[in-house]
Amino acid sequence: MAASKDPRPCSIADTLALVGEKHSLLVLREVCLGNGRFDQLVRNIGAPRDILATRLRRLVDAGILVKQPYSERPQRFEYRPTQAGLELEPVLMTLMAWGDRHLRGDGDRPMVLEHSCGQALAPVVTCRACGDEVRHEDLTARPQAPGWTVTGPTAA
Amino acid sequence: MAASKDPRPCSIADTLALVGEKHSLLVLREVCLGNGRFDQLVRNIGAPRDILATRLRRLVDAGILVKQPYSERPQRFEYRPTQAGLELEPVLMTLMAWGDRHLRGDGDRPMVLEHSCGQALAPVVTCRACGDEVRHEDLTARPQAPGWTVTGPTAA
DNA sequence: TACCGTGAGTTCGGATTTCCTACTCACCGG
DNA sequence: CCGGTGAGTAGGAAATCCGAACTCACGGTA
Repeated sequence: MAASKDPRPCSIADTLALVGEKHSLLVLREVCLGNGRFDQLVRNIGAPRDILATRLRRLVDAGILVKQPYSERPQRFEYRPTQAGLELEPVLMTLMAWGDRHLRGDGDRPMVLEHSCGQALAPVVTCRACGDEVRHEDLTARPQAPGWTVTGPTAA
Repeated sequence: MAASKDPRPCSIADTLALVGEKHSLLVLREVCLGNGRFDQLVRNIGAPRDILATRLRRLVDAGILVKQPYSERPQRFEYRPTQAGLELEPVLMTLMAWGDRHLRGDGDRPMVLEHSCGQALAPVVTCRACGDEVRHEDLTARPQAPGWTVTGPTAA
């Protein structure tokens, strides 16, 4: 059997089709950090300039970034996150937390996010409805399209 | 200036180096859903078999998945998430929530995750220390390595 | 026994992407 | 006039990805 031509319909896949290409999420990281200029992005991300240009176009088209002039004469631009872009920050936070936890010995975190409460941020995903921390065992997947089953009873 | 050879040290980048290749997070999605067999993965993800084989090896090496036999004679395997793999689920949840919100008109969500509280899951990222929902403006980035500044005052 | 089907991959050549280096173009400051 | 900066584009080599076909071990069935 070949790779199916119509895989499971899924918002994860759709989102990754927009921001899952190499470097895209790092662009978003820098832009959220306030480093939105082209050469800053090149330096801080380490991506070739041409891919960066391609990624930026795509992210702007998708409404995740906007390209704003910060100086006329000479024309200079800066990329900034839109509201939709900012709403992707939780993805970055959870990725960073995972990397800090699993890829590094403690004490060598390359960056700490400080929350307004004064503590270093440890992000926790909770349920909007009940407020509890979400754990794998507490989830049941309900595919809405026919034919797309899920095998595990405690599926997520 | 060329693409810098030493970009910003960052756990987001490190994590993406492991799970950011094409299809990797979809593998994790299926495995978390309980669909851990090779041909299920091929069908549900829509990736070529050889790439899937490569991704699976990499994810197993990284300790995100384990390859477990579910039948001797004939030998048959199933991939399952490790604890570390399960800890990546928040990334999937936030990606899915974003896609549902921004890429689809309401009412056509391809999958709903039901939380044990009985409601459809709407994931919210909160601060472990104070419990509040984390918002962009409440974060301050503190790079730990020298030279890696952040320009915005309200950087995240 | 012969044959077909399934699970779990591997192999192959070709199509895409990415990468790297260099180049452009517009402007500014001295 | 000269060098530097910001924001890219151009071109070819290198790495990845893709689709289809092939393997191999087994199990069922007729």
